[in-house]
Amino acid sequence: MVTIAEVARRAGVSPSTVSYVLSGKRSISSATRSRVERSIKELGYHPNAGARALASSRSNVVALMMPLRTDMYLPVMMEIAVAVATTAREHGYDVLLLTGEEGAQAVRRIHGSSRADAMILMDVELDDERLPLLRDAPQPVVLIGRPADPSGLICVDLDFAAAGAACVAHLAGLGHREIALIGEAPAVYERHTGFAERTLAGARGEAAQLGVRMLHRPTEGTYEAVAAQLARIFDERPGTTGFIVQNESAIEPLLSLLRQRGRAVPEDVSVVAVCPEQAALHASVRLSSVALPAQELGRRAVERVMDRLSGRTCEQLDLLEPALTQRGSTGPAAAPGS
Amino acid sequence: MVTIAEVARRAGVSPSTVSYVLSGKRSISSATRSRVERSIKELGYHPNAGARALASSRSNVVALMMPLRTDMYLPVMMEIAVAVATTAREHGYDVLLLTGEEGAQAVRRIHGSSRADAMILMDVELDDERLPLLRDAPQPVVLIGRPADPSGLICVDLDFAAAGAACVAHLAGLGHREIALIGEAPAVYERHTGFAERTLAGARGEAAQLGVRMLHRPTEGTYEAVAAQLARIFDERPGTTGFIVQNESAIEPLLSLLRQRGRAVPEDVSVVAVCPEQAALHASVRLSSVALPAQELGRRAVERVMDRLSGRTCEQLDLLEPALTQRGSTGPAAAPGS
DNA sequence: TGCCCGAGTCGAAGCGCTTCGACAGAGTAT
DNA sequence: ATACTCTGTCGAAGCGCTTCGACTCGGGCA
Repeated sequence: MVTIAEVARRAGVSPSTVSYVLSGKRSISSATRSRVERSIKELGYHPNAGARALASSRSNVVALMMPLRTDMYLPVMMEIAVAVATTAREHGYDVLLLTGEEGAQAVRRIHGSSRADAMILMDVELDDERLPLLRDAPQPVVLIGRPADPSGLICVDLDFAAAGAACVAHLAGLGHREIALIGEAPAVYERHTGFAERTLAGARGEAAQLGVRMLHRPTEGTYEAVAAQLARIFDERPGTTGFIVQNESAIEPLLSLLRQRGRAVPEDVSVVAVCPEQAALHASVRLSSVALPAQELGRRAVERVMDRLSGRTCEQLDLLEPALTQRGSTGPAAAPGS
Repeated sequence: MVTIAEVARRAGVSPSTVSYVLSGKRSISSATRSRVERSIKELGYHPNAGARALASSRSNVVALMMPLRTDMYLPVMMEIAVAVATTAREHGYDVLLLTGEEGAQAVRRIHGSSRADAMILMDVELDDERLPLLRDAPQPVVLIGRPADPSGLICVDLDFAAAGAACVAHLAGLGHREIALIGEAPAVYERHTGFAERTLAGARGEAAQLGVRMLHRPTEGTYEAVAAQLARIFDERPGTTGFIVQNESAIEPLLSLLRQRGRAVPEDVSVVAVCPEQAALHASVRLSSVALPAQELGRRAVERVMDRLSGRTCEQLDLLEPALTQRGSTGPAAAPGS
């Protein structure tokens, strides 16, 4: 492995000068700079990460902690992870991938060993066991998602309440008076995952305000489960004409089942989803949807990290405005009684 | 941050003794060992990763490089990544997540900077630009997937050719004489992704051998694209009764379209997929399928890495036997002429 | 009895880098 | 001309750990 000393020797300068060329922390004459840079290029020099971390006590690594459960939204998680990795690289950082499995232990390990300079956590639960640890962490911590009490933490999230409300408002605006929200699996609500509960709350609030009747049905992502829920919904509320879906794997089953029942989308019933753009575009009907901006979330999380690492302050809570795009799956409610 | 010196002082030993307790590289009396261990626990000591890496020239990190394109199989990639991270942890390693974006540059950077001790690459293309670099890498490299020339590289992969053959054999065994393979998007074949081509080759070979006529149709994962391809297939070969699908997002559209055309699965047509178990179980019909063992691939890749890191030799090519599970989507071909 | 050996421990020398203080020399203000 | 200030560079001191050689102390063997 080529070291800074070799680069220095070849350029006829001292190692510290090479270091200053690399870091830009002291001014260097352009003649020296270019000699050093040539030398670096010619030798194919890359600073040793360990030595650098030891000397500067900064590792240039951001740790990314995956959710404890990976039973949902895998593609979304993946997109976020890739966006985090890409954005981090733009800032000269690498990403350490941690699974939630080790829990709080992993947080301690990373902090204790200075393996990373900061930490991003995805999909933290409303009262996650790691929260106290994160609050007085020695390093910047950014959450993607929002716990019950976000005080002392930096959070980046889609405004799911607004997303839920937007869906209801959209349907209500089209004249739908009875709607159903097909949600994530029951387990997701049971473990108090923030985004699911917030969407529901936002939708309920808007429904109450607009005088729309709304049914909430948590649903597993299997075809059978969706079929069962759909049957129950039409049983209980035969007049249901609007659907909100927040469960990527329920989308296609739902569309398929509606077709089978002879309910045309959007003529007879309207469907609006909260899902990644990609999913909305790939469905058998182009879905009106509120986009789940996975990449944007990942990007912003890294940017908040960089803010903190460079001493800048930033918003505690960075809530993305949801954007509802109307496509082919929503339309005016059939005139009542017709 | 607490250092090894503090641990040593508190335990009344020298730093080197603590180090030996930690590494087990020299024998330590059990009395000393337990004093040191208590001291470690009480102080909450974690060895500084940078210092350790510098002194030992081993970082205890495995780099995981994502595919260049993330236009497909996101959930599979994710599963692999999580399995890699989990398995690596079991061996005391962390995982550095790299995107393919930087290409060969990233490979050089990681090797040059000793940021990782080994590297795992996912979904390498048949003649990937990074291959030469990887061949004479200073560190163990393991590929998940298989390039055209795997010499000098360690590869872990599902035996996709066998998987393709198994699908054909399964359908042929049920009496189907005309089958269609609905494949990944054309772009995937164009960039010569190994698994797609191998599946096709395996299927073709088996079809030829068993005297089955087979059509290959690369297909985008949208509903429209699948609809168009299906129309073409039935146009060209109205007698087609068997389908092999190797494109996760085409599955549900296909099933839905067959339903619309009044072709019952599995009474009229049979469908067998190459996809993750999860996808096969969640589809609207329980799919007969060859499982894509994402977790197993990730786990094995890490194990090959550990083999190499500890000086063991291992198979150059670790091909997983495909397993076809018959579920509700395949059945005997209708008697000809009936 | 003397010698050797292994077990258990310590001290010190780095690993490759950053960074601080020092310093030479050129420019600027007096 | 003097006294500064800046700019550009160097040397040396660590950062916290691992590891090598050396040392001590008992026990076993001749």
